[in-house]
Amino acid sequence: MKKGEKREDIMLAAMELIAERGFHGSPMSEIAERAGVATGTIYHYFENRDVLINELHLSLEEKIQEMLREGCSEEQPIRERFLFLVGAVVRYFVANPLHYRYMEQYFNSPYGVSRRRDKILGEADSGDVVSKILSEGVKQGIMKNLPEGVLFALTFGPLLVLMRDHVFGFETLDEKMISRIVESCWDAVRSRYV
Amino acid sequence: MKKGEKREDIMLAAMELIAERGFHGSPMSEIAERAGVATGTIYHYFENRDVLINELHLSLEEKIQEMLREGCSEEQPIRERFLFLVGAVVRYFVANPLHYRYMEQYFNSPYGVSRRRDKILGEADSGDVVSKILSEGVKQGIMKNLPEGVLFALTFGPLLVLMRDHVFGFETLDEKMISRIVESCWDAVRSRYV
Amino acid sequence: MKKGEKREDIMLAAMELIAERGFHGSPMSEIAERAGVATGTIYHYFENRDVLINELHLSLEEKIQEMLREGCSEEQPIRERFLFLVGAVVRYFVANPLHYRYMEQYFNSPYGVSRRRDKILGEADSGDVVSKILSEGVKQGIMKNLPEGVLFALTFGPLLVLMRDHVFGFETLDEKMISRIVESCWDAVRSRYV
Amino acid sequence: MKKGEKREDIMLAAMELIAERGFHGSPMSEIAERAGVATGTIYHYFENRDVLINELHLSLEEKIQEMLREGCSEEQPIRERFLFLVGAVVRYFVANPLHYRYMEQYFNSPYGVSRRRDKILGEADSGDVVSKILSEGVKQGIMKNLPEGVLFALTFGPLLVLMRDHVFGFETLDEKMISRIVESCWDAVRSRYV
DNA sequence: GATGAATGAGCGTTCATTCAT
DNA sequence: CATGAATGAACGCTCATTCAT
Repeated sequence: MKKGEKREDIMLAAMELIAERGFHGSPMSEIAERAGVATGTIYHYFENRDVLINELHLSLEEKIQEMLREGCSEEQPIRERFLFLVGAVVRYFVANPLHYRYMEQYFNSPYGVSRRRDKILGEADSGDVVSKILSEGVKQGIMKNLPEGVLFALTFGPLLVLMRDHVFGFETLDEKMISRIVESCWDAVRSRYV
Repeated sequence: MKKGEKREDIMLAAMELIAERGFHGSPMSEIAERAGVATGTIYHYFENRDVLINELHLSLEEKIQEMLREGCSEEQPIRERFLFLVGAVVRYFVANPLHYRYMEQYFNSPYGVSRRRDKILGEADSGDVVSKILSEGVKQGIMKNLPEGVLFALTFGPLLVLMRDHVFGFETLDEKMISRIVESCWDAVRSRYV
Repeated sequence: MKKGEKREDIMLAAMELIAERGFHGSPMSEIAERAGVATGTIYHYFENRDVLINELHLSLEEKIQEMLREGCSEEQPIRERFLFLVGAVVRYFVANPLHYRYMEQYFNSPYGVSRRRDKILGEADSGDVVSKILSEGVKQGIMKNLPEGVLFALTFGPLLVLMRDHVFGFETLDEKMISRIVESCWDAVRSRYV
Repeated sequence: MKKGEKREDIMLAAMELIAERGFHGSPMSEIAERAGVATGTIYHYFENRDVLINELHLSLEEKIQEMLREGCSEEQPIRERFLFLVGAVVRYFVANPLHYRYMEQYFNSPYGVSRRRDKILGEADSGDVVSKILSEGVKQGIMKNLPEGVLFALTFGPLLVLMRDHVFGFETLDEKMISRIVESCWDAVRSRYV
């Protein structure tokens, strides 16, 4: 077994379990079992439960940010970038429903709340592609002059709900539907008379 | 003490505690203490923890529905009804942050997921004012021709995110801001060329 | 079973176990088992392990102090009181070897150290019969003019060692021997030329 | 690195750690870390934890005995030898508080108890300078005719207590105080009418 | 009905020891 | 020889639930 592979196994096991059953339903003992290691082994790789969960979250966040940065040309007009970006997020989670489930659990927990506070109160995360588009859109007068947090909510709020419905099989998100939804989000943030 | 008053005390205590500290931080013993009853007493009124939590949710949901039904004249045009309704929901939660916190905890837990499944898969809840407006809006061609679940997400998704930011003090929702947000939600669901 | 009896059972079980095997060899689970209760039950009576151990110590200390106060007439001369007192302590522990073992474990542990600091740095414990005799002995010039801590060590230091030997069967402390030892302690603290 | 140097490193690390934090606060992993070796390496030099601890104790004891033997002329009268010896022990521990702390931890643990039993029940340790003085003192009628264990307790019991107070900063042992204490110990063991 | 003492499975975490490299 | 990743039993503690009073 390659080096570092066990660490990955543990993170994967934790992610799956938490996505499926939530934090409360994912004791260290089961994470270990699913990862195929002894309980104590987890503590070689992660100082404690909280650290494991936060690292897991960071790694997922980084993966998504990277995906978004890659496909996002800064030369296109705001609208096209917005549509691409939001669509990409939806498609990512549709393709990786476990990631979505995990993120949802994370943000709705003490972990996520403090993480969120860090982000909002701290300096703007310069690597955050979404922030960039929103602030630029406002500056150019293409988007409504609302606080970034509000624009963010108008953009991703619907997706959170729909993604959840999709993951649980209540709603089917095919390509066509995704396009229409993304367009609707655009309608919510764009300036009305431009 | 009137009959049923103890039952109310328990539900109130549970709601406050769960809103403040989440499910994990709200053991039965503390719920009992805050309600001023013995632990065992809870089990006279509620078969077990899950039942208590679900009943609590139902009662809250009913209260909100009632509030919406009351203020909602069916004679006004769709747009005005939509704006009123969505605004009412926001104002309700801004005025009752504990209810919001509770709802959020609830939906992000095994409880909420199964509840949601019940609702969507089961027969349409005829008392649901929101559903009515959405379906009527589509029928009249004033709203986009999207599945009700999608329209629901476009309407309430942003609110969920903003409410949370508001509750945690990241965003301030004053009257003016609420109006602009509600208008933006309307932009998301309304037909584009009408 | 009478009320409060379980609390006693737990304290007795803890005392015996700790005396026999030390703190490290006395997990809560075994204390519970020996007391004939479930593990969790201990936590109804004692907030946690530390509290149990400290309460146990306090109760033992109180018992000893009481015994000493009872038999100690303040009208006798210092020397007679000293001989009585020190003898009483020895006889108490010879009769209750478990108490001795417990005390020894206690004082040689983080618990005991902080307790000791409390006592020494805090105001003099007015109920402490030993302190009273020592300070009075110095004032009357009957004892050496040494700090109370030193006199205390000269008095009880030998007893600690001997008690341990006795408890482990290395030395036999019969009445005659006890008398001679107590006299020797008196020789250590008394003024030489009085 | 010289042969056997690693062994020394491990023993030194163990001694310091145990003196500072007790047995309980000194896991093998930390001993290894402080010694600059891998955990497993300890097990090349010591069969297991108990063996390490006992060897450590033996080596310390030997060091002290040696120190005492060196400075102790057998030609001086008993009293002078006694004063020198006991003073030397106190000064040694005042100068090496870590050794004292270690010894204290050791004797107050299952390790110490069995070691003590070995010593007392086994053949007399002919190299023990203290024993020699005590038995000679009794033979010459200069000391009280008490069992050696009792004389030992009268001599070293107070020191144990005072040393502890000193180490924790409750009592200050300067030269003058040491002399007076040693004299007092002598008072305890010497024949009264000689 | 109402109580709260009692239960015990389950949790996160530690650490002496082993063993493949 | 030396390493340190891996083990898993054991720990202190929590809490949903039961039941004698």
